[in-house]
Amino acid sequence: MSTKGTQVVTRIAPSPTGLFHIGTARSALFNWLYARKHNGRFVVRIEDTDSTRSKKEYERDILEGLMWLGLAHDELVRQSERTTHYTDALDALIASGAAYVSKETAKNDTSRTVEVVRLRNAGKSITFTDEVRGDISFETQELGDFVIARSRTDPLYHLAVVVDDAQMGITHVIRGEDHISNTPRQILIQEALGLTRPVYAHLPLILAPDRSKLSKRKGAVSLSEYRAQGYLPEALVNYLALLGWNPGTEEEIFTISELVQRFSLSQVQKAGAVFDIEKLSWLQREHRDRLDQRTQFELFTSQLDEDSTIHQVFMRSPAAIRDVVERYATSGDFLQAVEQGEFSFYETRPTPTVEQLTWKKDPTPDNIKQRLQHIVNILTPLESFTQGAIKNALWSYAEKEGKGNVLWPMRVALSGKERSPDPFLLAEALGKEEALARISAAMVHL
RNA sequence: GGCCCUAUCGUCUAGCGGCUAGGACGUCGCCCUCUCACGGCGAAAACCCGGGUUCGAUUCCCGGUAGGGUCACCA
Repeated sequence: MSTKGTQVVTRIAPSPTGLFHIGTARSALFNWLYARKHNGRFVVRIEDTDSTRSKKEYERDILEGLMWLGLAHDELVRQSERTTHYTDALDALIASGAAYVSKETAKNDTSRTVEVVRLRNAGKSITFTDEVRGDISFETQELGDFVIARSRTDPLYHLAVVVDDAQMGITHVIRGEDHISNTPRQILIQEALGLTRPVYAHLPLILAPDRSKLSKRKGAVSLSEYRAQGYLPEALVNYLALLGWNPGTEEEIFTISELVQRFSLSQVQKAGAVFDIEKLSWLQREHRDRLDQRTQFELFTSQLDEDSTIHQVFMRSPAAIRDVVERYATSGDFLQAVEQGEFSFYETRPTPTVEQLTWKKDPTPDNIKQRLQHIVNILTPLESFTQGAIKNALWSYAEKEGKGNVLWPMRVALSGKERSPDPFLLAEALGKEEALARISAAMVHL
């Protein structure tokens, strides 16, 4: 289309009636990407004309979420502060006869009479070109003379949207597919007001695994939930971009600035896309692995109680944190594992049974005891008690005896678990004194 | 139900008349390995159905079916 000469202006228009929804976040992202791509402006418009449902805390959640994702806006407006613009438009519409005041009994309180404003609808057919779907036509006679304001001073959604989009110079309306049926109404109001029509692009919806609309019942829908779980904004941005859009190549990992370079409405998908937490997790790992080690460590330790044993273990053993980072996609996953006792060996000394200490290939208690004793003998004089040094000290012995025969009982003596990090890492993380004490304690029962 | 939108592996998708239908996530197998995890390699897995158009349809058209959205004095 020819937007020659006019600057691209896109917008996200959330209503603060709930926490920042993941679908709204994606619409925001697409609008932001499009604006940045075309050196345009991105505006945030808080649609709070419904004063009874709008809440300041939700507005804050939305704004914080946008900032966290890195979607900075060039302008921020609230519809509640622009009422005169809507009432002016309303007056003009009534004066020109395009709209009229209608005395009716109130919808909710039938004993009361109200004066709503309705648009005089000629009922013609409207066709608009959607950038992702092509031409879409509606017979607007089915809409009737729909209400555009509760009263002469109390404008409704469609009117406010049309007035704002025009006055703010919005060139591209990029929004969810659920708005398709709103478009003919808005075009009708636009035409009655003599305004120019913006370019429309309706994005496919984000679906729950059962292909229905994403809802609280079917998983996390608020951006803040993902944030709390420990997902990186880089991962979310990357994943949201891939839901309903593709670069036309086989690349999948993108930074937000790479997305700006490649984004195009012509590559937007038409069909709804199921939100797949597994793929998000994968992207989370990919982006996390691109962070420097210090940032990764902070990601996984910042939510830990500083006085907890596990926190102290991590402070003295980088290998222990590295292991955790490798194991879990998010800090939330890690915290949950801690709660389930996956890392109980860091908190309390285990008491493994003979059976647990026994490796399937050599189930002889005497041998196990002898080997554990040998391990203690080797480790006792060790100066540097790091994962590498410990492995170095024990390796030739382990190879001679059969690695499983040495490493399995050692690891179980240290962890008390069939599944755990390797014994060298455990020994380092536990510290020399505790590690030797655990191995010695295990021998007592053999 | 009316109107509107949509339809390629389980999922996200590439494809824009002729392809062994490609990639990714997930799944499975093998390797690595004391266990788990990581990593490496490999495999299974899709064109909703029926008519056209065409020498030839996953691709274009029509119909069906299925799914979704929307039908407020909410946004």
